[in-house]
Amino acid sequence: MSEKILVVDDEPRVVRLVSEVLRAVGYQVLAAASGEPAIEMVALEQPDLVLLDILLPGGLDGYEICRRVREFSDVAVIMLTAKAQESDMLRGFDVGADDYLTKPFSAKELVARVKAVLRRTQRPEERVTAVFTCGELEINFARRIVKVHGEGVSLTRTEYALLHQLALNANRVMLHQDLLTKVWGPEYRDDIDYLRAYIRYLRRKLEPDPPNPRYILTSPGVGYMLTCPEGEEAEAAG
Amino acid sequence: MSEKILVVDDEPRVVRLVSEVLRAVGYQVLAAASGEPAIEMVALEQPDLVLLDILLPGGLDGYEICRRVREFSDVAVIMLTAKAQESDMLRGFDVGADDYLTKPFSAKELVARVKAVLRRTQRPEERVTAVFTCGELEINFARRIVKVHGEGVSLTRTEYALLHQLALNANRVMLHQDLLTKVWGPEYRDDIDYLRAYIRYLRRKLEPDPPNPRYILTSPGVGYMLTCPEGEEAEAAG
DNA sequence: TCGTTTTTCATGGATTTTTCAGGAAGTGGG
DNA sequence: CCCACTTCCTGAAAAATCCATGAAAAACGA
Repeated sequence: MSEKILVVDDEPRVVRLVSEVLRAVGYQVLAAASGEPAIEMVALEQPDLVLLDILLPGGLDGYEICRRVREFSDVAVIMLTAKAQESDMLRGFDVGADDYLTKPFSAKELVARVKAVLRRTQRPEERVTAVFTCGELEINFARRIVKVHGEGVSLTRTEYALLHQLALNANRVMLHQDLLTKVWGPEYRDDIDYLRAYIRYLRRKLEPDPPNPRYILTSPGVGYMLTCPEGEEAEAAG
Repeated sequence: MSEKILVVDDEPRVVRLVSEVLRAVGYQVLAAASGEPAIEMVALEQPDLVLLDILLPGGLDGYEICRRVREFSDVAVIMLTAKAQESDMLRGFDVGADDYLTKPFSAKELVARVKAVLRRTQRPEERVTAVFTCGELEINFARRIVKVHGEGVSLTRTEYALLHQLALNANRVMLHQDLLTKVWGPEYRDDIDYLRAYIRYLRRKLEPDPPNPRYILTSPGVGYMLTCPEGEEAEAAG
């Protein structure tokens, strides 16, 4: 699950520093000191992201490496360099880099940008809808408005957060632990009473017949699921 | 083919400038001056990218807008602001921004970063759910839903866990001990009565004729096997 | 402060899991 | 063929767990 990152830099100090930072937040780190081995490693190890210095020993500089890598791989690339000239940066983007970070940079910024780029390249792009419809139930995510029978229903912050999670995973059983983690936070993973209470509140407000729920179904011992007739859940995509 | 970009800024001068630059390189540009209309436009117009100022009039600042937008949309977001503090930038990435650009910036850098982000977000990825099919039996691992004849069947936690194990090793005899170990834990390795009971429950719910099972076969003295006509066990990965 | 929202708890009833015993079917030895 | 032995299927019931619910205390927000 931990993403693999290749650090390409000829200064051992930089490599060590960057590696430590990335490992500390849970990434797996590889390193290369020049162009040829770097390209080889991208091919062999298939990292999820490459941190690429521009000034390197040997025949290949960072730009050339990036261009060559792009010929066979779509791996995410962040240029990491002391060259702060705008023309240098433009050239970096031009050869296909995803981001360009000039030294000196902080560890936090590095991690933030790595995360942002990986989020784009990694995620299987969830199908999110702006308006979710499901029978007589309608959720407008953009406006944070929920309607039943066309009538507005006011939900509290927690109620909405829970319904939101269920809607994002409609027609899929969501485990108790997942719901608790996403709505209340990881430390509430086992406090199932919260979940029960709020499922009850939601049913009271949304279901035509709360004791015999039609939308929010229980999967005993497992979790809850927001059901929706097949294909009827589509609306405006984001 | 031309991507749609929404510019959110309360200074008309900035909006005009940025719009001109983007239009000049072929993008379609929309604009909003504050939070509520911006969110609304993301929902209605579904732009490919949002350029978001942070300091805005009205109740919502750029961070809050980004957070709200992320609740229903995966649109690319670039924060575009005068706030150059590192903490501001980190906050931007934290609420889900793809890039963070501090004013003043050059037209060329803006275009380069917009392009880089769009290159990543535009890629259409098809998402396939992992489904196991076997004759009239269908197991959707992602949804944790089992169907027979297209009809949903509700399984208890243990029933599902057992079926899951059998499906993972379809057309292969699974030893009693292996099943017991994986479903109940290593300490239940020899309590074969659990297994018998649950094989029975599963057959009751899944088999057309439980006493003459067609899916879950017994290997006397050895274990059980979920059978599946050769090659018919379609299993698409996401 | 007051009203709302969130958290906590106890209860009864339903469901699920565990346990047990009877009986059928197959095997191999005498 | 009969018998002892093993393995399996089945039904049933005890034990444990889980859920919906009402209600009230605590925390929160205006």
